[in-house]
Amino acid sequence: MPQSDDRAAYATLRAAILSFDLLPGEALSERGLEPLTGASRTPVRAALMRLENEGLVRRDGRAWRVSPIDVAEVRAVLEFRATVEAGAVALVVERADGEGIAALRAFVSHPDEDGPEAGLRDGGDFHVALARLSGNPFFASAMDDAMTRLSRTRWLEVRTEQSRAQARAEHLAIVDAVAARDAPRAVALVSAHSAGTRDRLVGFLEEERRRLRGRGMAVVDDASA
Amino acid sequence: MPQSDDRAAYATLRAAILSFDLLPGEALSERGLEPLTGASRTPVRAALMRLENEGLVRRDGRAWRVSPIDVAEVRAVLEFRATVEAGAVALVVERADGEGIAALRAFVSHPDEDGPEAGLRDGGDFHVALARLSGNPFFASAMDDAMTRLSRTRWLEVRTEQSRAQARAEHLAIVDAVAARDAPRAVALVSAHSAGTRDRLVGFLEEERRRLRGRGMAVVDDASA
DNA sequence: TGTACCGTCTTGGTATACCACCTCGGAGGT
DNA sequence: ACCTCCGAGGTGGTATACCAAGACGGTACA
Repeated sequence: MPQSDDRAAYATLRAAILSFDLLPGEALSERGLEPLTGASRTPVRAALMRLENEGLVRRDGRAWRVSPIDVAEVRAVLEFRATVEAGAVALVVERADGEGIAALRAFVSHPDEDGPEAGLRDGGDFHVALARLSGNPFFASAMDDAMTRLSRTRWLEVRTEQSRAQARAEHLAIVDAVAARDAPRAVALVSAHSAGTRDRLVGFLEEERRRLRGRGMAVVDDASA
Repeated sequence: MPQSDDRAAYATLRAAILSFDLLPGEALSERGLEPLTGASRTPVRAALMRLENEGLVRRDGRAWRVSPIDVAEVRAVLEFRATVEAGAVALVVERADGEGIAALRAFVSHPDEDGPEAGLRDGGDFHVALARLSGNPFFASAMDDAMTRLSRTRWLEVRTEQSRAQARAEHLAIVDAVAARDAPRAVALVSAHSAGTRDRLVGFLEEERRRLRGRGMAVVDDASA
């Protein structure tokens, strides 16, 4: 039990970042994270490197920093994701079996549990599961990476019951097009859904940036600029 | 100078893998790599984690192993790359300025230096540079990742002067279509080029697998199966 | 001769000591 | 009062000691 299992440190840090327990832009020190994670520097360091790959943590010179909310990055991720998901769904139409499509449909209908968190989780899971059905792990991993990078901002889009209902409806339409083996329609629906998400999300982000900053979060236009 | 600079360990290992100095499928031990890299376990370990992210190294249980040549992975990467590059070039047509296009064209014409290595390097660089011109770093990094994963097999495709000439011609046609701001043609050319590369590369890989295995390389159909 | 068991050795995982660098703050001089 | 310089503390980077678990081989027994 002296072993903290480096997955634990990673999971703890990741959860802390995604829950805004560690704020966007906040400076991190390897030693300072030891008490939080209950591990020593070695696993903390490994976790930070993994989180850097996921884009949740960045290097600021030599120092570590929770990645700020980067509007340009969000925009770029959404653009990239649109291409990836359109390509993936075309493959899904070709390759997915009935069982896979049924599993995908299960993500859409969750009449019992609801609320923003469920909408957020299911939304991400749906898109990753869709990409996974392409049978190509690179589509799945690219989608997973995109969803991770969007995790901290996507809740802005699923706050209202109306938007969650719209997302469910669009997801359902995508599943139906896949089940009907209608590739052009599936691709068009995915592209439209991506574009809608992009516009709404970027719009909300611009609107809310002051409020987010007021809560201590770093929100930048373009960190690479 | 007691510092080995963990970039050095990473670069050394990466070069050793790409040059087949460390053979595909070969087992690695962190301590065993200390003499090769001239660093201690800590930077070696960091390098291995980075290489794992790039797909050049894998975990086999707890152990490290140079990723075997995986035919299914190569196929999947090429499929993913086709989607990414098609999406990227569409953006390039929209966004690239004359300077960027000129720089891209420079990658195609290298009358002095030649040979398989140059063809390999330029080929990868061309595609990464093209993706970079999209202005979206995620397209660029996805293309870079794809080219890294293909590094150890792509030389099979550029062995003959004929294939190198064909690649140059196709690259040039892509640049011309981009310069002409002809998005449909650029996308079609990129897709055709990707498909051709995929067929030739997978074909050569199937042909040569015995020879590669004879040289001590692990060549598997699908490591995830 | 074959098989099962046990010890040894090597592996990755972790904790930690040490190092060079850099930042920040205080003291002293102008 | 301000500016400069120096020193102390903290940072990531590295090397290394220690640990538990697994692999391998040899030995003893059936």
